[in-house]
Amino acid sequence: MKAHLTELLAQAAKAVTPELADLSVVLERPKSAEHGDFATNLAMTLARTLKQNPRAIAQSLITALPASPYVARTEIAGAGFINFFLNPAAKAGVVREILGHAAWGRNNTGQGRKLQVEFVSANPTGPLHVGHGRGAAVGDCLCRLLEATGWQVTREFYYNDAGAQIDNLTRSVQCRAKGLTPDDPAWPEDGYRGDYITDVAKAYMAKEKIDAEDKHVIGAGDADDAAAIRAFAVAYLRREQDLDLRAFDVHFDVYSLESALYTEGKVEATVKSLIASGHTYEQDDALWLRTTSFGDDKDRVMRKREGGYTYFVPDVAYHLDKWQRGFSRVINEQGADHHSTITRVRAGLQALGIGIPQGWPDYVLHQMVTVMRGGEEMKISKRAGSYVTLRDLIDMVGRDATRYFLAARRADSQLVFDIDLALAHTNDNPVYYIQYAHARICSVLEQWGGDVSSLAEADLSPLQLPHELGLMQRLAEFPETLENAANELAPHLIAYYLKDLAGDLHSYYNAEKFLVEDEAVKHARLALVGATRQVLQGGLQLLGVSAPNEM
RNA sequence: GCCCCCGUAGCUCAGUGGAUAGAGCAUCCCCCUCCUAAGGGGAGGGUCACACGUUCGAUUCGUGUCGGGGGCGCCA
Repeated sequence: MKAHLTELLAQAAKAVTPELADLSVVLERPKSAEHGDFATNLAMTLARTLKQNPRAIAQSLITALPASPYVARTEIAGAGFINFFLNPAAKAGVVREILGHAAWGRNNTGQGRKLQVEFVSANPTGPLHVGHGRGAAVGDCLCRLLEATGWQVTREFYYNDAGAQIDNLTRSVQCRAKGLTPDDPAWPEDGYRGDYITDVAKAYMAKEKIDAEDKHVIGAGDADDAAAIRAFAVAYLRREQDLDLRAFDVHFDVYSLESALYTEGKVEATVKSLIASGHTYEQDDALWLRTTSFGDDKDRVMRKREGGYTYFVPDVAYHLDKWQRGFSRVINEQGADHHSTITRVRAGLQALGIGIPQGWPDYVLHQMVTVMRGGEEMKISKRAGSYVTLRDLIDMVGRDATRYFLAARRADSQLVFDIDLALAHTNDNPVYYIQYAHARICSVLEQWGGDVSSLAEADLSPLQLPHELGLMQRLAEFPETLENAANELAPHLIAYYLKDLAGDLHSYYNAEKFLVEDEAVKHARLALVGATRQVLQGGLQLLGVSAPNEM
């Protein structure tokens, strides 16, 4: 419909201003229904070049506008807007389209191209915290959005299992295995203090068997064998994280290990390439990368004076590996505290000089999460000690509410997770509000008892009420909302859309009865709410939130 | 000091180069002999932090100031 109107306008514009070869016609959906179904500011944008009153131009455009079977009327409004009012039959077309296509609203922008999304990527040093939860929710929704727009998505998790944090973890578990507590003077200064460290140590000493995603480790039971403790602790915590993610319904296709980049020689190879590129130099017994040549504000150390590489070197090796695996598009979803690494990784990739685009890879950074309960900030959990875990959230408010609240906010603004709100079973709580709309429709269709697929053929002409026209309008907006959310990498747009759609449905439900005597009216209304149910389902699916048939 | 994000109703937050800036909560009023009231209808509530600039038009774009958060390591 939008394309149709755009074409009409383009023709009209050509008639009015033949000298202007290509002008872009922009149609938008007015915020308020009284301004029609579509509107354009074309006359205003032309006012300048034509040196005419916008309203006069608008009148010329309307006069030149070809007739359309879909347009009921047009009007000139405000400073020179042209508003289009569609006839009800044109609006109702969307209902038939929806019911006729299970995948309605999705598109094929990606054309099956490969794309990788890396997210969560927590260190295996403890349970996932709420920040990881936000990353998991946002990252997974991004994947769903990109899949819905035709991309072939690989979900990937990167484990930093090779750095100082792991040494620290090993020491902490070892101390627990030897019976030390964090109060003990011999406890490492920056050791991990959460209860889970005790669990790991106990399991290790009890010679338990750990089945992690791709690894099987048995506790050696020897408190002096640091290497064995290390392998066991990492496997144990990876399994913990896997279980948390599974409970969150987030799954990965590929797990990459930092340690593997070393053992497979990829770090060394990357360093060699960088040296060969001429962008490195030795100074103060360290090896530096001239990242300032690529937009950084100072050069960065690659190899430390004491030997060993700084963290961004394996990061560059890792991203080179992604590139070589054929991902021309990569999106990294991370906490905003990582933002300084972006410049470094991109600089390293540019220094390689192998044709990686400057802005590659893309980043989506999410800001901090604060958890509130009973009006107070929640900062600790018994299990992890100093932070609230993802598991805590799921246990307290359930998976659906956790996913919804963590994804329903713009990633780049800070998020307050209100436990009491997420637990509320009223319309304070958008999750239940949306799910309830879905369940209500299911209930109505259930009571009707007819064949839902037959509704695709229903005569929709009885749909004339403002509630019905408004609901159809909202449904028609779903494809562009989806497209927009995918382009902007902004899953929260889906959450807001669903809330609005659910609101339209609830209003309609309260105003009109669907299962009425008049068969024609009944079928038309059932077709409309059936289409609404389908869009609600599709939208909730994008968020990874369930769509229950009853509540 | 430098870099990134944010500042919109009492609260939590959407939104946008254009038409009267929206939603939910909270406050007040109203609606179940009726398909799930986990719902709906209505009222009040705003200098879109502030200033300047660009523009026919700025809450939106730019610059600066002030607030809040995060990052600035030969840690990851």
